[in-house]
Amino acid sequence: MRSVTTQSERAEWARHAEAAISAAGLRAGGARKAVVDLLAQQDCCLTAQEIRDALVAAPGSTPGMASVYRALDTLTDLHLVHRVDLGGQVARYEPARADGDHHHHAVCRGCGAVTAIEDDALESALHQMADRLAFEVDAHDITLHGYCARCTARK
Amino acid sequence: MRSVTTQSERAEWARHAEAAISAAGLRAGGARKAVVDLLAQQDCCLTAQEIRDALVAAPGSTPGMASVYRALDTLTDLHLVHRVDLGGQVARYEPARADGDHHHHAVCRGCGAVTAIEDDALESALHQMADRLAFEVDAHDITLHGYCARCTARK
DNA sequence: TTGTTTGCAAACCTTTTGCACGTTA
DNA sequence: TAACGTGCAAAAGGTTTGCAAACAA
Repeated sequence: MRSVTTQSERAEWARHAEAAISAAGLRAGGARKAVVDLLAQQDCCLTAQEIRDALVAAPGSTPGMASVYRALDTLTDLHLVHRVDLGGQVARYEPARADGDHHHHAVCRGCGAVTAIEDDALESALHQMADRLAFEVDAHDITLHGYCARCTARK
Repeated sequence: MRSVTTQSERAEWARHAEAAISAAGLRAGGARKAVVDLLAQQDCCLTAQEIRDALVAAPGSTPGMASVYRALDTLTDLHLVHRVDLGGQVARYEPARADGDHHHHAVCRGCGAVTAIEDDALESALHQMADRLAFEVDAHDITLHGYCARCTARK
């Protein structure tokens, strides 16, 4: 288990994503490329609104929300991005590592901060359970709710 | 671990819920009571729409969606109900067992069916992990995605 | 009586869709 | 040039809120 995504892994993801987009017969439009480039820099999940805000703040492009959503849909269909639902009614998106390595999320009830969580024992227990089910599991999400260290101290 | 909720446990939950509502200084209105009575009969989660449809179909009351949502909010605040987000943008709600016993969910990508999942080893791994985090975990959700037995056979 | 609960309608917010225009291969 | 991608505006779907009337304690 690795808790850090390196610079080269990020660049690798962007390259992989653009190759997959091209291989799918899709073209290189500005909005989708901007979304890919922004996601490549992320370790954890962002909302569509956060993605758009970041792109609008950066010089160059001013994609519409629709284009951001369409890009995220396409990337999700290509398994390049994971859509994450942490409660509330806002979806979040994060790059999907090609090697299947992934993490889960802890959401603070105090400040709303989202933290990435990784645990091999948990993954192992999950896979063992999945093997016993009459259900073909191809993905799983785990979300922890509670209070982060800072909000716990402040209570 | 118990995979079945007995009739007496359901009645117990309804009684507990009404006592908690009363203890919180709230009154006994018809819409909220109808929601409590319906949830008491459930083992797994329902959407607000499903709850309202069931209440409208039953004789007696015809609560508005707003009242259903308000009742669910109140019950969630009192920790009598768990709000469950399984992806998509529809929230689901299920009665929270007083003893903390709970289950997780598997969502079929084919038919959308939701199945309850229980596993002690998984819970144990989760708690061990939680103990090591600088994060005070007070709840967790696990969602499996994939294909149910029927949809797997049909593929 | 007093404050809570309810139903309706309108408002909100996120996400999706229709459409005309611009762009890529 | 033909198909795909983009931006804008409108639509859609779920959830929340404002408000006046009904109701419980």
